[in-house]
Amino acid sequence: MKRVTLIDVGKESGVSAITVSRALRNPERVSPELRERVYAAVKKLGYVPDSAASTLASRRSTVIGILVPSFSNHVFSDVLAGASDTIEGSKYSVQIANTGYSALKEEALVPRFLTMKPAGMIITGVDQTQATRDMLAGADCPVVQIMDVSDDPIDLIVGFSNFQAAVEAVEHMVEQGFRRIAFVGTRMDPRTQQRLRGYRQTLEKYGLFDERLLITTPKKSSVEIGRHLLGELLETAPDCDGAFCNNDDVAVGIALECQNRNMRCPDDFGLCGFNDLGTTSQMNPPITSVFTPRADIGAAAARYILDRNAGQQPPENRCVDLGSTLKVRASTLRNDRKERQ
Amino acid sequence: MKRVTLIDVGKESGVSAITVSRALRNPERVSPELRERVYAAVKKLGYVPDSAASTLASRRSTVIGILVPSFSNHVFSDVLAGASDTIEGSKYSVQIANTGYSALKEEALVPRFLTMKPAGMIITGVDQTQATRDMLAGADCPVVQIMDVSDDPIDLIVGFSNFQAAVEAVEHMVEQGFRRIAFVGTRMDPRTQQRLRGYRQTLEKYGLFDERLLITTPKKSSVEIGRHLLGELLETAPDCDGAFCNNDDVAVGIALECQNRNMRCPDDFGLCGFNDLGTTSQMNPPITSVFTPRADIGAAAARYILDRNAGQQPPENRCVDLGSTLKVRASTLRNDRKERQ
DNA sequence: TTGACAAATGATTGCGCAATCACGTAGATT
DNA sequence: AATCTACGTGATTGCGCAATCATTTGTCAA
Repeated sequence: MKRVTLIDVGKESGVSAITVSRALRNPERVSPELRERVYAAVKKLGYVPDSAASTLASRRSTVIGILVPSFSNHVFSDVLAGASDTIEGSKYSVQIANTGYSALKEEALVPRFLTMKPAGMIITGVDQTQATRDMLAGADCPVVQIMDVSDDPIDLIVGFSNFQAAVEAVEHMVEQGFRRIAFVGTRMDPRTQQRLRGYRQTLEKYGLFDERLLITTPKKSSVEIGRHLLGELLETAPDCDGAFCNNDDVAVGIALECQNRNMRCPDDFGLCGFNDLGTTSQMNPPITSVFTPRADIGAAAARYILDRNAGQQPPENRCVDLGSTLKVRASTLRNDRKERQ
Repeated sequence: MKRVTLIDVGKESGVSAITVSRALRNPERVSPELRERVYAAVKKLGYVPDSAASTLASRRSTVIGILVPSFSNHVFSDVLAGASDTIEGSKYSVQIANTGYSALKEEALVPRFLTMKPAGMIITGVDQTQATRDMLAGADCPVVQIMDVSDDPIDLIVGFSNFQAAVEAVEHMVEQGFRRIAFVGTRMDPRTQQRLRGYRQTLEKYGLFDERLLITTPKKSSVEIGRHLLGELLETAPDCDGAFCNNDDVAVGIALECQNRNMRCPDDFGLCGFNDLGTTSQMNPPITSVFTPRADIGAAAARYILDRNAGQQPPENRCVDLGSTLKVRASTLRNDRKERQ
């Protein structure tokens, strides 16, 4: 498998190598008939450009770097899928790393990405270390933070307000008559902390906040941990009448544990998940959850990078809030059951 | 941010650039004191190697390419996590693309990966097109197929027998007294087809196979589709007394739909999932599922690539069967309920 | 007719590194 | 003492492409 170079293509089509390069990168700069000849030669010889050489010469690669905290969290798989679908068909490709929810690991990863002169970077959240922020700000490529909103993005931020999402959910639960609403939180990453703030502020507004209703763990979320945490919650606060969970897995676990304990939902216990990953809507009863536009966020972030690389100017507003949507379902509907679905 | 090159580091430490290169790539080839001097200079100047230049000069990059059919399928997130964890800390990085379960898309993706002279390739399954196989076989890097077994791998294959896994599961269900066992299949990718073969062969062995018990859809698996497919199944074959599902999501959906229809599990209906993604074990009743060592497969594939690049020879046996484990739970236990868990 | 200018193509150079070969020195071997 | 060898280091070169500048040809206005 001998490597076919621009020179070979040039010989085949009777022009110089540099003209071939132009024909491929700026087709409008060469005459139409030459363009066709070059394309034919490329096809005939099976020429594929050497990305390393191209990167070295132009100081710009076609790699888009994506940093997510975890691969196994469905939320981020959806982000990746959205970004990947948007990039597909373009000349760009994605390189991915996970930070394991560690800002320091992230700080080590960023320079590794930057040395390959990426065409863009997508990074989760706003809680980078100052060093990471500085590196990214100094990087000569578009940088998109995702999954949150901020007044002070590095370049662009695409996401939704975790705080606001929590406020809406908890407001809804209060409105439906729940008074002893727990916060069940796993992992406790920065975005979960935002949700906790929204929860707390809302309950405080109604004078319903109680420290004993906070059940948190640094462990990753899962159905199993959800079951376990309900047990813990009921020991700490037996009079608890509902829970706002930072994740759907946990909510599903709690729902299953409710079944086990013969607690009826929503009559004995109201339940709200987060992210609306799909299973919640299928449970018996269906579980209320905050839908987050994960795939759209990934797609919008990728789109921005593509556009910037195509010469487009950044928008005036550097914070794209895609919002979240409270999906109200039976697990929190005590009043007006008729009107809602 | 001026780029720091090997020359700069050389000046700082009083040697030539090439010696610095050697000190970094083959530390044992330079004298210890020089090594320390170079390391100090690297640190002082903040030198980071240029991967494009390195790739161009050595015709070998540090990128490991991974092709999976889908990001949103949990199975592949786990594979990625396993591979990523193994690679972490090494000089390698992962570049990922999804093929959308299309062999043709895969065929288009492979040359794109190969042009960057990857340090290794991980690709899902054995059903590549001949062109893809040829490209990979001709590629000058280790290639690992995953998630299946084969007598004729391109280079190495790491996985388990989907056929055998299905045989074990269905044998178990027959042994537990189920006689009208359905196969509920989504997506119907090649590995699901293997499972279908195992299912079919086992039932035929007992004279229990019936076309009407096959319920399949090209749609992707989800809890929702599981619910739906149970309805479909019960219309086609009302006397059906159990189901072997190609995926846990589907099994969970069926379990929830059973609750809805007041069908008791396992008394009225036996249920077995596939992959054992975590939720199955938490359901009421817990659902039997075939555990597949996804993270281990990703890790083993990455490990092989690392080892080969470190000069290690390939093993004699080119097929690494990591096996699967049937997790027997209440959803299929009709007999001997005491003995098992 | 001339000059000015634009469009199309070519020549040269260098991106930063590693492969290859060359060289020098010190100690070992005969 | 002459030769050999191992080891540590340096010089040269080229990987394949794109930035930059240079050249040619054609077009049109004055």
